[in-house]
Amino acid sequence: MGKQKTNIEFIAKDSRRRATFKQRKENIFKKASELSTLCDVRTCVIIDNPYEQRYGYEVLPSEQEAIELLHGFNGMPSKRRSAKTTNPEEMMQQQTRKAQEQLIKLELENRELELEILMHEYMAGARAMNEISPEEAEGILWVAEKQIRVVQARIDMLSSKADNAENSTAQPFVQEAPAIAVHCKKENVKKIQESGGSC
Amino acid sequence: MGKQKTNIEFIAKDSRRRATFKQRKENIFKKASELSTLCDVRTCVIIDNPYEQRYGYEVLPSEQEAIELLHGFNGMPSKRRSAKTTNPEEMMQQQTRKAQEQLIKLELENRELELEILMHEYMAGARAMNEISPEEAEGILWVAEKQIRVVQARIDMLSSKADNAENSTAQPFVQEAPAIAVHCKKENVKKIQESGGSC
DNA sequence: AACTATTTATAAGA
DNA sequence: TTCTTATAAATAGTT
Repeated sequence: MGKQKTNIEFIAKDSRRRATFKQRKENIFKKASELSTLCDVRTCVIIDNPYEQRYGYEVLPSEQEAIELLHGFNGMPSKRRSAKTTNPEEMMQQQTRKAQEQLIKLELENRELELEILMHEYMAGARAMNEISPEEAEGILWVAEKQIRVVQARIDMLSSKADNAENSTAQPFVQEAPAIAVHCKKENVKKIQESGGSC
Repeated sequence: MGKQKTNIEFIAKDSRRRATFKQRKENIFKKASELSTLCDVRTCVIIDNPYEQRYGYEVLPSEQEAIELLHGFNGMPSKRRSAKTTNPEEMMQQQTRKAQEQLIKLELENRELELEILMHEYMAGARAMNEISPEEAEGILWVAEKQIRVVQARIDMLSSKADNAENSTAQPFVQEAPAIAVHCKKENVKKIQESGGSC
């Protein structure tokens, strides 16, 4: 796109690479925002910025939804577990009431989600060490401990399963997943995507 | 862009919304991939797909780098902590040796990172319950316990800090952070970004 | 899903 | 670096 067609390969010249980076990064965020609005879907774009050491933190109105997306990506399956296995009929009912339940869950989990996000932000170094209060840290610990209990329960489940033969007919409840694409270096790409998808 | 300029607002007609979604999603992934190649930066795009229940899992060559980006976003700061605080001179040296160190760290942390990613995938419901082996689960638990110790250390650090007055001159080491944009619903946008940035 | 008329994005250049 | 402009790409409406 531009005065000349260019191959997609590393831009050697620094000034031009910076210019391209800034412009394209901007546009990718814009496109993601547009898609979110046009189709009412949640989107998340993460782009490394090798040209900035420090960064700011901006939250536009209503971060609740943003937290929910991060939760879907990072979080623990506390409510998912409560669904457990069901017969096909119950499965359908669940499907039907899914939207309603989602709303209620969101309100109930509000506090928990906030702490979870905080924990992940902390772990990602997104907050300077001195920006977390002792109170927040305790909340983080609480969530982390909860995560361990979930994993421990998983191990117990697997252990007992090893003893019994496969006699389960109902399928475990698996939450619908977003498409994820991670791009690293020139040729290295990892994708987690819809089954038949081409992206 | 097209035969007629359109406002960025929810597309009511289902068939048209689906078509737009598919096309734009595709292009956002493409753009992110291009940016990654052009500027050698890591990018990650997550887009909810309300039109698919199931999803596949595709890994293109060399997922090590992909794991690293997910680690930077989700993971715990084990190596970051070891850097601790330094004087300005050491800071510069660190900066210079950063790339080298990064390589070594990647190899050493390989196993740990894989387990971490597995844990997050599990928590996100990205794997069916029966796809995790007891061995994997134990590895997950090991990582989770490690996370707790990190957080506990943080709490201890904050507690002792509360006793002593502010007498720290060296700044804590903060890893350079990627720009993150999360878009939800029509008007709701959350952004975590570089300080002076406009995106 | 494939086809255009247009709008956007953007590669060079100033 | 930021602004401008010629051109490549994306895409809205259509088939």
